[in-house]
Amino acid sequence: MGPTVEETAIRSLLADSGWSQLPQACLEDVLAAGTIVQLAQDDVLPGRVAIVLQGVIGAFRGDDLAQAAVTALYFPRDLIELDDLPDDGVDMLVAMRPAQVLSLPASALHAAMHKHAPLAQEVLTRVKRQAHDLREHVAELTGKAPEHRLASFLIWVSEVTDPTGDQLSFELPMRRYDMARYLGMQPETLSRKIKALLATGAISLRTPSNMVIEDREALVSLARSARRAA
Amino acid sequence: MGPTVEETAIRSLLADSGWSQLPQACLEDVLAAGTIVQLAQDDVLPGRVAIVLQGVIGAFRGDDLAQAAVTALYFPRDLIELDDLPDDGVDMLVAMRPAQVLSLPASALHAAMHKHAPLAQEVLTRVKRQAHDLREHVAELTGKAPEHRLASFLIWVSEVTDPTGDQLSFELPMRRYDMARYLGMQPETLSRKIKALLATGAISLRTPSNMVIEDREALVSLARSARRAA
DNA sequence: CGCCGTGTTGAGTAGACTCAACCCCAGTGG
DNA sequence: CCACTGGGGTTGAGTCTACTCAACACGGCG
Repeated sequence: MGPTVEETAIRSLLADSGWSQLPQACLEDVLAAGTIVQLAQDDVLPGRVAIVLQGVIGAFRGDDLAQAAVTALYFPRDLIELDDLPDDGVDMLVAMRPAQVLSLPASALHAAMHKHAPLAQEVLTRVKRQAHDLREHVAELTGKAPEHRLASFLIWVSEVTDPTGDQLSFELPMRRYDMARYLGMQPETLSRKIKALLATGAISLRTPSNMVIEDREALVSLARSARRAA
Repeated sequence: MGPTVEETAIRSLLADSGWSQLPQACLEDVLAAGTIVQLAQDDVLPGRVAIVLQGVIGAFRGDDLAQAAVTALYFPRDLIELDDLPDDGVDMLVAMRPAQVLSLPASALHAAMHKHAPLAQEVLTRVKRQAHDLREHVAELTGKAPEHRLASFLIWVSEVTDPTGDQLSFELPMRRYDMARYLGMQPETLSRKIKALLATGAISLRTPSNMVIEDREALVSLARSARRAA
């Protein structure tokens, strides 16, 4: 039984990120242990260990999903590793849009890490990187005004959703409501800030969810400015 | 040459957390590779890998230290592991008060992790735990009002600074200014919120930096309430 | 004693929040 | 074919509160 079409697609997806540095046998073990899960929007991810293949997965925190905080975003190729953590039932992984993930039993990942040292190294590097990104996000939340956070977010999304292209046109991978919660503001405020950005000509919208960056320079300089800077 | 007084102290410090699960030889290797560094307040930690022994280390992010964001706090027994990360020169580790750390060369930690599998496991667990705490902090910043964040912070600090005692009386391990930046508010706002808490009788101050929790229940219920909850 | 770092208080403003109404569009069913 | 419906998004008006800037209080130290 040869590799299925899906497996081939996964291999090519993982080929250009850190995963590709791993020995072939290691990747095979991971693929063999995992199952591909299709998620509709707002579906909760079963399990707490996975690799994102398509779409965006959000880490929600709060009793009620409808008004929970969005604390982190996982894009394709990202590793989700939330086992071994105190689970008081308030953390959930939810698909922001229809998504596809490679779900892994925590035990399978641990076994593979034990067997393949490079995999263990890669996992540690990724988790460290995620912690770093979270610190950066905290810095934005505590030190930047809403419009600056928005500009920063748009640049980030444009880079990760279109890593090969010119990064000027891209799809917003989630609802306004979820964007607003991730950015720590109200949906109405987000809407007004987007409107303001449109007015300056820095961005434009082809459709409500398809954005074009017209003036990356302006956006970057907005993203860089701190709250109390002139 | 037997262990110095300091080394004995370190061993007892690490004895009651996850570190104690490690084999003795592993701890010895780490201790041998590290150097104990004394830091005065506002000193920048040289290197990017360390274990906190005394005091609190803050992760700052921003060009200018004076108005950088405080993104994370490291308490005694915590592992600081910031190597391998994109270092654009805007991340710094600073002592919030006079502190003592066991500074390790990144290469030494890597070597020890390679040699001792349990250490590698422990490091991964700790980094995952830190990422989890950061997500929790993000949730607070995006979803809670300043007074709720303050209540939550005080409970947290009381637990980590006095893990053995009754956790009702403790030292605030940093300046108001740094607390405010960590909590995403202005020093003036923080001052007013503390004043408000004092007025309710939930807390009291023996000295400006020595706090007593008078009514933990009230504080906990404050910390739990979300922004838009009644 | 005066200085400096730190923290608090006061007054005024700007900006995010709240609540409500409205728009737009895709899906649905008569 | 078209009214109906509901989710998602935007707009508007008013309120509230955190921010800003300035002055002041306090304690340690030269």
